[in-house]
Amino acid sequence: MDKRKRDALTSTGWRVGEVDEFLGLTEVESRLIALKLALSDQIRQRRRSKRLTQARFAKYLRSSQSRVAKIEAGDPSVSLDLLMRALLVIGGDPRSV
Amino acid sequence: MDKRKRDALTSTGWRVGEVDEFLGLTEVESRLIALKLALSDQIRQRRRSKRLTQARFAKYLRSSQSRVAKIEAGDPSVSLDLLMRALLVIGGDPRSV
DNA sequence: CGCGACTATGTCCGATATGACATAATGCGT
DNA sequence: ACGCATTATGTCATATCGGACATAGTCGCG
Repeated sequence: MDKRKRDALTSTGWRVGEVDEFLGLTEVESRLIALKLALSDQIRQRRRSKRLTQARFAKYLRSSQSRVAKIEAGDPSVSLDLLMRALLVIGGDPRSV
Repeated sequence: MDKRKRDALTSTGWRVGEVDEFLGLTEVESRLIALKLALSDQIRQRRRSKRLTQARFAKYLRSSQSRVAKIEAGDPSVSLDLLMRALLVIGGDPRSV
Protein backbone atom coordinates (compact mmCIF):
# COMPACT_ATOMS: atom_id res chain seq x y z
CA MET A 1 0.00 0.00 0.00
CA ASP A 2 1.38 3.38 -0.86
CA LYS A 3 2.07 5.87 1.88
CA ARG A 4 -0.57 8.35 0.84
CA LYS A 5 -3.32 5.84 1.16
CA ARG A 6 -2.04 4.46 4.40
CA ASP A 7 -1.97 7.90 5.92
CA ALA A 8 -5.47 8.63 4.77
CA LEU A 9 -6.65 5.42 6.37
CA THR A 10 -4.77 5.50 9.64
CA SER A 11 -5.73 9.09 10.21
CA THR A 12 -9.34 8.05 10.21
CA GLY A 13 -8.98 5.22 12.64
CA TRP A 14 -7.80 2.25 10.56
CA ARG A 15 -4.98 0.18 11.91
CA VAL A 16 -2.29 -0.76 9.47
CA GLY A 17 -2.02 -4.49 9.29
CA GLU A 18 -5.71 -4.94 9.33
CA VAL A 19 -6.39 -2.62 6.50
CA ASP A 20 -4.73 -4.62 3.77
CA GLU A 21 -7.55 -7.03 3.17
CA PHE A 22 -10.12 -4.32 2.93
CA LEU A 23 -11.11 -2.21 0.01
CA GLY A 24 -10.63 1.50 0.31
CA LEU A 25 -13.64 3.73 0.18
CA THR A 26 -13.03 5.05 -3.30
CA GLU A 27 -12.59 1.58 -4.71
CA VAL A 28 -15.77 0.39 -3.07
CA GLU A 29 -17.50 3.42 -4.42
CA SER A 30 -16.41 2.79 -7.99
CA ARG A 31 -17.30 -0.88 -7.83
CA LEU A 32 -20.71 0.07 -6.50
CA ILE A 33 -21.21 2.47 -9.37
CA ALA A 34 -20.08 -0.11 -11.90
CA LEU A 35 -22.58 -2.51 -10.44
CA LYS A 36 -25.38 -0.01 -10.75
CA LEU A 37 -24.50 0.78 -14.33
CA ALA A 38 -24.47 -2.90 -15.19
CA LEU A 39 -27.93 -3.20 -13.69
CA SER A 40 -29.11 -0.18 -15.64
CA ASP A 41 -27.98 -1.70 -18.91
CA GLN A 42 -29.48 -5.04 -18.11
CA ILE A 43 -32.81 -3.44 -17.29
CA ARG A 44 -32.92 -1.30 -20.40
CA GLN A 45 -32.02 -4.26 -22.57
CA ARG A 46 -34.68 -6.44 -21.08
CA ARG A 47 -37.31 -3.75 -21.25
CA ARG A 48 -36.56 -3.15 -24.91
CA SER A 49 -36.46 -6.81 -25.80
CA LYS A 50 -39.94 -7.04 -24.34
CA ARG A 51 -40.99 -4.03 -26.39
CA LEU A 52 -42.20 -2.17 -23.35
CA THR A 53 -42.31 1.58 -23.03
CA GLN A 54 -40.86 3.18 -19.94
CA ALA A 55 -44.36 4.23 -18.96
CA ARG A 56 -45.73 0.67 -19.08
CA PHE A 57 -42.78 -0.74 -17.29
CA ALA A 58 -43.23 1.93 -14.65
CA LYS A 59 -46.67 0.49 -13.94
CA TYR A 60 -45.28 -2.96 -13.33
CA LEU A 61 -42.73 -1.39 -11.07
CA ARG A 62 -45.36 0.78 -9.44
CA SER A 63 -43.16 3.72 -10.13
CA SER A 64 -43.19 6.48 -12.72
CA GLN A 65 -41.88 6.97 -16.25
CA SER A 66 -39.40 9.54 -15.05
CA ARG A 67 -37.98 7.13 -12.47
CA VAL A 68 -37.55 4.48 -15.13
CA ALA A 69 -35.74 7.02 -17.31
CA LYS A 70 -33.46 7.81 -14.38
CA ILE A 71 -32.90 4.14 -13.69
CA GLU A 72 -31.74 3.63 -17.25
CA ALA A 73 -29.70 6.82 -17.27
CA GLY A 74 -27.71 5.69 -14.25
CA ASP A 75 -28.92 8.69 -12.31
CA PRO A 76 -27.22 8.85 -8.90
CA SER A 77 -30.54 9.41 -7.19
CA VAL A 78 -31.49 5.81 -7.94
CA SER A 79 -30.79 3.27 -5.23
CA LEU A 80 -29.54 -0.27 -5.61
CA ASP A 81 -32.81 -1.34 -4.06
CA LEU A 82 -34.84 0.18 -6.86
CA LEU A 83 -32.49 -1.14 -9.51
CA MET A 84 -32.68 -4.65 -8.14
CA ARG A 85 -36.43 -4.43 -7.75
CA ALA A 86 -36.68 -3.34 -11.37
CA LEU A 87 -34.47 -6.15 -12.57
CA LEU A 88 -36.52 -8.71 -10.68
CA VAL A 89 -39.81 -7.32 -11.89
CA ILE A 90 -38.70 -7.51 -15.47
CA GLY A 91 -37.50 -11.05 -14.94
CA GLY A 92 -33.77 -10.54 -14.96
CA ASP A 93 -31.22 -12.65 -13.17
CA PRO A 94 -29.25 -10.84 -10.47
CA ARG A 95 -26.33 -13.21 -10.92
CA SER A 96 -25.83 -12.24 -14.51
CA VAL A 97 -24.78 -8.79 -13.39
CA MET B 1 -52.76 -17.39 -13.56
CA ASP B 2 -55.59 -17.64 -11.08
CA LYS B 3 -58.45 -15.23 -11.27
CA ARG B 4 -57.73 -13.52 -7.98
CA LYS B 5 -54.29 -12.50 -9.05
CA ARG B 6 -55.35 -11.42 -12.49
CA ASP B 7 -58.01 -9.18 -11.04
CA ALA B 8 -55.55 -7.62 -8.65
CA LEU B 9 -53.21 -6.90 -11.49
CA THR B 10 -55.62 -5.69 -14.12
CA SER B 11 -57.33 -3.45 -11.63
CA THR B 12 -54.07 -1.62 -11.16
CA GLY B 13 -53.37 -1.14 -14.79
CA TRP B 14 -51.68 -4.34 -15.96
CA ARG B 15 -52.78 -5.87 -19.17
CA VAL B 16 -53.32 -9.60 -19.16
CA GLY B 17 -51.09 -11.18 -21.71
CA GLU B 18 -48.21 -8.97 -20.84
CA VAL B 19 -48.26 -9.75 -17.22
CA ASP B 20 -47.28 -13.39 -17.44
CA GLU B 21 -43.61 -12.86 -17.88
CA PHE B 22 -43.33 -10.49 -14.98
CA LEU B 23 -42.95 -11.21 -11.34
CA GLY B 24 -45.71 -10.05 -9.05
CA LEU B 25 -44.93 -7.52 -6.40
CA THR B 26 -45.02 -9.92 -3.50
CA GLU B 27 -42.69 -12.35 -5.23
CA VAL B 28 -40.24 -9.58 -6.06
CA GLU B 29 -40.47 -8.45 -2.50
CA SER B 30 -39.67 -11.85 -1.07
CA ARG B 31 -36.80 -12.40 -3.46
CA LEU B 32 -35.42 -9.02 -2.51
CA ILE B 33 -35.63 -9.92 1.15
CA ALA B 34 -33.97 -13.26 0.53
CA LEU B 35 -31.19 -11.48 -1.26
CA LYS B 36 -30.70 -9.10 1.63
CA LEU B 37 -30.62 -11.91 4.15
CA ALA B 38 -28.03 -13.74 2.07
CA LEU B 39 -25.91 -10.62 2.08
CA SER B 40 -26.35 -10.26 5.83
CA ASP B 41 -25.10 -13.76 6.42
CA GLN B 42 -22.20 -13.36 4.08
CA ILE B 43 -21.15 -10.16 5.82
CA ARG B 44 -21.39 -11.59 9.29
CA GLN B 45 -19.45 -14.67 8.27
CA ARG B 46 -16.68 -12.66 6.70
CA ARG B 47 -16.48 -10.26 9.61
CA ARG B 48 -16.19 -13.12 12.05
CA SER B 49 -13.66 -15.00 10.00
CA LYS B 50 -11.53 -11.88 10.12
CA ARG B 51 -12.03 -11.69 13.86
CA LEU B 52 -13.37 -8.18 13.70
CA THR B 53 -15.76 -6.67 16.17
CA GLN B 54 -18.80 -4.86 14.88
CA ALA B 55 -17.34 -1.62 16.20
CA ARG B 56 -14.09 -2.02 14.29
CA PHE B 57 -15.83 -3.06 11.12
CA ALA B 58 -18.06 -0.03 11.49
CA LYS B 59 -14.96 2.14 11.21
CA TYR B 60 -13.98 0.57 7.92
CA LEU B 61 -17.51 1.12 6.74
CA ARG B 62 -17.55 4.62 8.19
CA SER B 63 -20.71 3.68 9.94
CA SER B 64 -21.61 2.79 13.50
CA GLN B 65 -21.70 -0.37 15.58
CA SER B 66 -25.46 -0.22 15.79
CA ARG B 67 -25.79 -0.06 12.00
CA VAL B 68 -23.53 -3.08 11.66
CA ALA B 69 -25.69 -4.94 14.16
CA LYS B 70 -28.74 -4.02 12.12
CA ILE B 71 -27.05 -5.08 8.91
CA GLU B 72 -26.37 -8.49 10.37
CA ALA B 73 -29.81 -8.72 11.93
CA GLY B 74 -31.51 -8.17 8.59
CA ASP B 75 -33.16 -5.05 9.91
CA PRO B 76 -35.58 -3.62 7.35
CA SER B 77 -34.12 -0.16 7.80
CA VAL B 78 -30.97 -1.34 6.02
CA SER B 79 -30.81 -0.77 2.29
CA LEU B 80 -29.32 -2.97 -0.38
CA ASP B 81 -26.88 -0.15 -1.01
CA LEU B 82 -25.49 -0.34 2.50
CA LEU B 83 -25.40 -4.13 2.44
CA MET B 84 -23.49 -4.19 -0.81
CA ARG B 85 -21.15 -1.48 0.37
CA ALA B 86 -20.46 -3.51 3.50
CA LEU B 87 -19.84 -6.67 1.53
CA LEU B 88 -17.40 -4.91 -0.78
CA VAL B 89 -15.58 -3.22 2.08
CA ILE B 90 -15.06 -6.52 3.81
CA GLY B 91 -13.85 -8.05 0.58
CA GLY B 92 -16.77 -10.26 -0.29
CA ASP B 93 -17.81 -11.29 -3.74
CA PRO B 94 -21.24 -10.04 -4.85
CA ARG B 95 -21.62 -12.96 -7.21
CA SER B 96 -21.39 -15.49 -4.45
CA VAL B 97 -24.67 -14.22 -3.07
C1' DC C 1 -21.32 -13.09 41.37
C1' DG C 2 -19.00 -8.79 39.09
C1' DC C 3 -16.88 -6.83 35.38
C1' DG C 4 -15.39 -5.88 30.87
C1' DA C 5 -15.96 -6.73 25.90
C1' DC C 6 -19.15 -7.41 22.57
C1' DT C 7 -23.76 -7.27 20.46
C1' DA C 8 -28.78 -5.92 20.17
C1' DT C 9 -32.49 -2.59 20.19
C1' DG C 10 -34.66 1.82 20.21
C1' DT C 11 -34.94 6.67 19.11
C1' DC C 12 -33.73 11.01 17.01
C1' DC C 13 -33.18 14.03 13.23
C1' DG C 14 -30.45 15.20 9.19
C1' DA C 15 -29.64 13.20 4.61
C1' DT C 16 -31.04 10.81 0.58
C1' DA C 17 -34.43 8.45 -2.42
C1' DT C 18 -39.13 8.30 -3.82
C1' DG C 19 -43.35 8.95 -6.95
C1' DA C 20 -45.66 12.44 -9.11
C1' DC C 21 -45.92 16.07 -12.07
C1' DA C 22 -44.54 19.44 -15.59
C1' DT C 23 -42.10 20.20 -19.48
C1' DA C 24 -38.53 19.70 -22.79
C1' DA C 25 -36.19 16.85 -26.10
C1' DT C 26 -36.16 13.15 -29.52
C1' DG C 27 -37.77 10.21 -32.89
C1' DC C 28 -40.81 8.73 -36.62
C1' DG C 29 -44.39 8.19 -39.71
C1' DT C 30 -47.23 10.88 -42.98
C1' DA D 1 -43.49 20.60 -41.55
C1' DC D 2 -46.89 18.59 -38.32
C1' DG D 3 -48.62 15.53 -34.87
C1' DC D 4 -48.07 11.77 -31.84
C1' DA D 5 -45.49 8.55 -29.00
C1' DT D 6 -41.64 7.96 -26.34
C1' DT D 7 -37.87 9.36 -23.50
C1' DA D 8 -35.10 12.91 -20.78
C1' DT D 9 -34.63 16.39 -17.24
C1' DG D 10 -35.93 19.24 -13.37
C1' DT D 11 -38.43 20.11 -9.17
C1' DC D 12 -40.98 19.20 -5.01
C1' DA D 13 -43.26 17.13 -0.85
C1' DT D 14 -43.17 12.95 1.49
C1' DA D 15 -41.09 8.74 2.84
C1' DT D 16 -37.30 5.99 3.90
C1' DC D 17 -32.52 5.41 5.36
C1' DG D 18 -28.41 7.11 7.62
C1' DG D 19 -25.04 7.80 11.58
C1' DA D 20 -25.00 8.77 16.22
C1' DC D 21 -26.15 8.06 20.78
C1' DA D 22 -28.14 5.77 24.81
C1' DT D 23 -29.08 1.74 26.91
C1' DA D 24 -30.14 -3.04 27.44
C1' DG D 25 -28.87 -7.67 26.75
C1' DT D 26 -25.32 -11.51 26.24
C1' DC D 27 -21.19 -13.97 26.96
C1' DG D 28 -17.06 -15.44 28.90
C1' DC D 29 -13.71 -15.35 32.68
C1' DG D 30 -11.65 -14.34 37.08
